[in-house]
Amino acid sequence: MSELKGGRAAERKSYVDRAAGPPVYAQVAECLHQQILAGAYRPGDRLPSEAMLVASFKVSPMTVRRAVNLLASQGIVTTARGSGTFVKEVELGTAAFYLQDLTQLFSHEAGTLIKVLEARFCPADERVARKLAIRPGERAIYIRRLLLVRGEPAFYHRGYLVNDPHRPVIEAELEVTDLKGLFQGSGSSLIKHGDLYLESTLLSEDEARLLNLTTPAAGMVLEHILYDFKNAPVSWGWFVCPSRRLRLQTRFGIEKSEWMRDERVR
Amino acid sequence: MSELKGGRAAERKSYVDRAAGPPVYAQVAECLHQQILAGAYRPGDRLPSEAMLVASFKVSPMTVRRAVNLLASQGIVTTARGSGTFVKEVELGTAAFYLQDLTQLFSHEAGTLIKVLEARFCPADERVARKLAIRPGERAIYIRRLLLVRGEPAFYHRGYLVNDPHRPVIEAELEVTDLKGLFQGSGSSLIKHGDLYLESTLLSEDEARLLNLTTPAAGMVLEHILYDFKNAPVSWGWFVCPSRRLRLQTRFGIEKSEWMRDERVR
DNA sequence: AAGTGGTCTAGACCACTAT
DNA sequence: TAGTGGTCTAGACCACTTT
Repeated sequence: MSELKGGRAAERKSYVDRAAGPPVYAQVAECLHQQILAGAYRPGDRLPSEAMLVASFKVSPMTVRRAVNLLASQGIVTTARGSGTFVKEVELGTAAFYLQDLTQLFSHEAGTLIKVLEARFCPADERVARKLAIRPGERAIYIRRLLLVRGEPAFYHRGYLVNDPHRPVIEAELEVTDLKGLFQGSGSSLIKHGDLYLESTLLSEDEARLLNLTTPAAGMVLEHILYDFKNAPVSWGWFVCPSRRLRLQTRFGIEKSEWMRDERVR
Repeated sequence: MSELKGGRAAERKSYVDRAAGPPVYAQVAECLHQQILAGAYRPGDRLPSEAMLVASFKVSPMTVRRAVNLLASQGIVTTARGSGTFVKEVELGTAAFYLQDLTQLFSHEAGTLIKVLEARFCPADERVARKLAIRPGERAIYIRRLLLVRGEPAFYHRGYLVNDPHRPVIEAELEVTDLKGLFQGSGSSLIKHGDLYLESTLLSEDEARLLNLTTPAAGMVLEHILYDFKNAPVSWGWFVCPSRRLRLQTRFGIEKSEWMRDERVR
């Protein structure tokens, strides 16, 4: 009666606990997720219809709907109108690498030091002009910086800034080029969005020397173009770091995720 | 009356069109998103309260709620109970790189060819045994493959497979090690989840030779450990490719996104 | 025709924050 | 205390797929 499938399903929770902290829709979602984790529903299987879930969990249709939506937005199930809700096949292609590890580097006030190696005006060459959408020969700002983590050189950053007379250099320094702010998201309300590119590279002699490495050495390049609220490029630059500094990590497929820390469940 | 802010707001849509294709909650979300894009609400600003939105859009509270939820799940706004909904500050750390570009490589039946260089049993050494959670000396399967895209070597893959007697080698070949299936998500219902690691590397002589490169050369390594439904490791391996093969790309911040293609809007 | 997911309503109550 | 977001109900109607 209280069970979802036939009689032999081993459930952890049959009924939702309305007094408990987690909202009901999250409890329903977790219950379904647990059953998928346990293998009660395999990839490709169809879940009970929402009407069934409404009956077995004794909650309203909207609440079941939300639970299913949550699972769908987490990539655990897919829904097909008129036919049902199915456990998603495991796809490697859906995996995503996040930059949050990097963020922590900058939030650690303790051990991060930014050393400005060079900052000067320079006329934009063809390439810079194209990236910053200015005219070749127009004056831009060139900055080279070294990021030290606990005394050790970790990132080498070079970048060009548009020399906007309406945006004084001092402010530009503080806002546009404030790396900490950029990563943590406080400050820099100048920036509306940005494009990022990540690839591996063979470090140049200069880069290797600054990062205390011997050539040949491989590294990661994180290139960025930042745009202001008029969609005009403001900055073009790139971080270079040794391989071991940037090892991205992620998971894919059906994994146990800690609820209460996720998306809209709070 | 029909406007959201005061009198001078330049809106694209004041009223939702209930007859139109996109659901109402998506229209409301898009309307708000457009205003944010246009700079009517800047990062840190507070949006009108949900009660206000209910009144101005003339829709039910639940519908407004859903619209706000959608924006929140897309990282455009954050909500604070008791205080309001705010436009999110732009954070680089929230950026995510997806592997979907890779997927397309494999979906292109046209130009991809998988060449098995070697496949043999081998006793697990200390390292392999640890990764695959088997005993050192136990028999594993070692496979080396080369992926050719339009005749050109693009990925070099090496991996170890657990030699499970209950899972014949033939089947293992077809399912666990089927790279196409792995990326596209069809087949391989053996795999429950996996861990992925991405880093740059200096290619070895062997790797460079197989990929038609001259040393020194930099490349990317995509390491993977796959688990079955008993959470036991099934496979450990890594792809190596030249730098130019894997250039990850993404965007962050407030960007115009094509609705109707997103998350739960369909 | 029956069953499925998808949207939407018009309220209710709650927990929290600001004043 | 008034206003805010957050949850939940018990239905309704719709579009779609399957039988």
